[in-house]
Amino acid sequence: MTDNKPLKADIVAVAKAARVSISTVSRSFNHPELVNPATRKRIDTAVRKLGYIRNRAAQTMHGIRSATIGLVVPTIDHAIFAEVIQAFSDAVDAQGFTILVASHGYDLEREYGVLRKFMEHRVDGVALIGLDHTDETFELIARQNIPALSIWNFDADSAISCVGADNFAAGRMAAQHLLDLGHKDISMVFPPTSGNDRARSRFEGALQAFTAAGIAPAPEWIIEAPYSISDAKEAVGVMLSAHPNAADRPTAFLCGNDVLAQGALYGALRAGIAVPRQMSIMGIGDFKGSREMEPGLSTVHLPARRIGELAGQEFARAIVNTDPRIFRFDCPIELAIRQTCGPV
Amino acid sequence: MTDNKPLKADIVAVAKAARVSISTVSRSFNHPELVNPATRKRIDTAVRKLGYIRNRAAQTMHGIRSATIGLVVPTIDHAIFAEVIQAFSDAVDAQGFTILVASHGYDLEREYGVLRKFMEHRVDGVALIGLDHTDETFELIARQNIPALSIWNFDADSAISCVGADNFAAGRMAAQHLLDLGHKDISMVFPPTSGNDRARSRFEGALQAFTAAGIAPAPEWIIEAPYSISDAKEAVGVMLSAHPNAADRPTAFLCGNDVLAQGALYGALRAGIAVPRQMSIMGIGDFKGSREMEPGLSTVHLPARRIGELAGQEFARAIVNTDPRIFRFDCPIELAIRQTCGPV
DNA sequence: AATAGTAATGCAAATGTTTTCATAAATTCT
DNA sequence: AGAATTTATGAAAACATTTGCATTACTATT
Repeated sequence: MTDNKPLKADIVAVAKAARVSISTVSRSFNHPELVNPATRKRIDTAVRKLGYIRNRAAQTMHGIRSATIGLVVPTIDHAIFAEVIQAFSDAVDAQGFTILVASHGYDLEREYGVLRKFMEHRVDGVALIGLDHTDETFELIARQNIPALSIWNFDADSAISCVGADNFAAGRMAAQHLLDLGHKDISMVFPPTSGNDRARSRFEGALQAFTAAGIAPAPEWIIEAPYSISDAKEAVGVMLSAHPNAADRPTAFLCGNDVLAQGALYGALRAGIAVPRQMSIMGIGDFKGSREMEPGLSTVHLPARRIGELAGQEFARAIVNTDPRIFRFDCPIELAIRQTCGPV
Repeated sequence: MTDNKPLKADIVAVAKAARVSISTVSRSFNHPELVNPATRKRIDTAVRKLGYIRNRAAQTMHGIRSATIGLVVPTIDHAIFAEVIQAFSDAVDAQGFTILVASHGYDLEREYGVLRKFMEHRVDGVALIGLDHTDETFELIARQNIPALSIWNFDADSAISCVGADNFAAGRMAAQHLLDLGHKDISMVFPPTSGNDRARSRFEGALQAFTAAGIAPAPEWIIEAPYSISDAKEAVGVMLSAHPNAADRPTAFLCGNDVLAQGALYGALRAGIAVPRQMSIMGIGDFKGSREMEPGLSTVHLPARRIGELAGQEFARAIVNTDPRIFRFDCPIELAIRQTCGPV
């Protein structure tokens, strides 16, 4: 007669074992101060003996918060979002929330689908990356009246709360750094910008700086590379080998993010080009490891950890307090001058 | 009289709008073949009009699967688990599951806590990294009789299902490669191995190879570095500057994973040591980007994507079929010889 | 035209909790 | 000692669904 058979361990079983009513058990969990310490102890014992674990699903049905937040990111795969996800997760975790995570691979239609799935699970809020989303997505959020948060890009006119950085300024800052060093022939290595406001803002910011300086980057030097080191390395390698003569090629690469910059750096090194002596490489993002690279990557620091942490804190706070107000935080960026950029 | 006020959109409202009973609405979702196409259409219209979204919480209460899987990882922060999380997520997603994710920062007590939280949410299964867990954790899993899966390390005697690679063999393979190149003075750069069977297995595998070759690594050349590029770079830098004379230092670094190897490489480059001419550096893991580095990192390829994908597929399958059998998959590893290791 | 069979639908119980309200027991006040 | 509070507990309704069973309305079979 072993008692480890799967005897159903619900609140009724606990109540029976502790010889109290169901209500008392429930109370002992949710308002312990209302129940006699002795009774509470009996209940605790029963709980332990039966291995009872509360059923959130049943709680959620009472309009009680599910204590989950849905997080949708383009991809979990690489450095770009890893830090921000981690920080966000830790921050909401500290307030008792658990996150549901899904990626959409930069496909905004899939993002909509994921969001619906999250809502079926009755998440208490949804967090998205960036502010580029389909109309359907915004409608869904509005209609379901669910707290929503955009992480990564700051926009003073955002339709939903946002915590992020000014990517336009980051692009401009990166470009300006190269201009300040005297570069005029600059190649831009960027990811596809459709459905990606972060990349687009950076691109436009950079363009603004160039235009202000009276420079227009040659179209054939604008390289589009997906988010991967190998793609960027490859693309840069191809372009460099097509222009073996230093006079025929740009003096600097401005990359849409540090992953691409890392690829560009490797591509240049591979081609036997000395960085920064013969070629400057500028990133945006300052991901983990960018500082440590050799040579250390010059980039624009976007405070990923800070953004994730602040986003998590504030979002959880807003949910717990059922505070419907839109909030916005602009996290300061700064130039991280290291060793990959030099004067012309 | 706008109708976008938050009128409660539950199944009752839908039933009323479509002028059918609740049961019919429910059936039209779960067993559409049992309801008249015309009725179904009426219901669909009502659903759309009201913006109704099914409530998984209510479903879950009927013993129906929650369609969620809990995934606990040591950290989301960097390259090590990013790929495997992504692949796992995609694979279970394809079968309709959503993942709850949390990290425990290599603290197995916290892991237990996370697991409990997941169970409150009635996840259909829990996936963990590695096979090192507290007794409490294993008891919890056994007692709740919940499908559990270990990802990353393969062990033919595992207490729960596992999908992973043979980390012992990986360690041995990496060590052997250095031995084959004639290295005898080898420094080992490893993360803390307590509570981390992957790292420990690799370490022991390497040790076995060394012992078999009649070599015992000097204790002062065994460096412990947490999982970060900067820590490894720092640690290696310190040790190299303490031994400026090439004769006094190892001829190779064997690193517990590619992140550490990357750090070690940068540390060596920083110290002005040519890799692989003056120093060989061997990694384990073959993370994204290891191939592209300059020089390309020699390492042992662990098929992260494959592991994550297979783990997700098989776990989802087992859950859907309520197949209680333990399954185990050993994903083959292979030596990835690139440019960071050379003969002595 | 009566019978059997089938398709479509509804009723009501069940799921595991929380919470409101009612009640009993114990304590304090006069 | 009786009344007024306070403390501790229980009964039952509510939450949003699913599903077994019952019922109705057809269609096919003889």
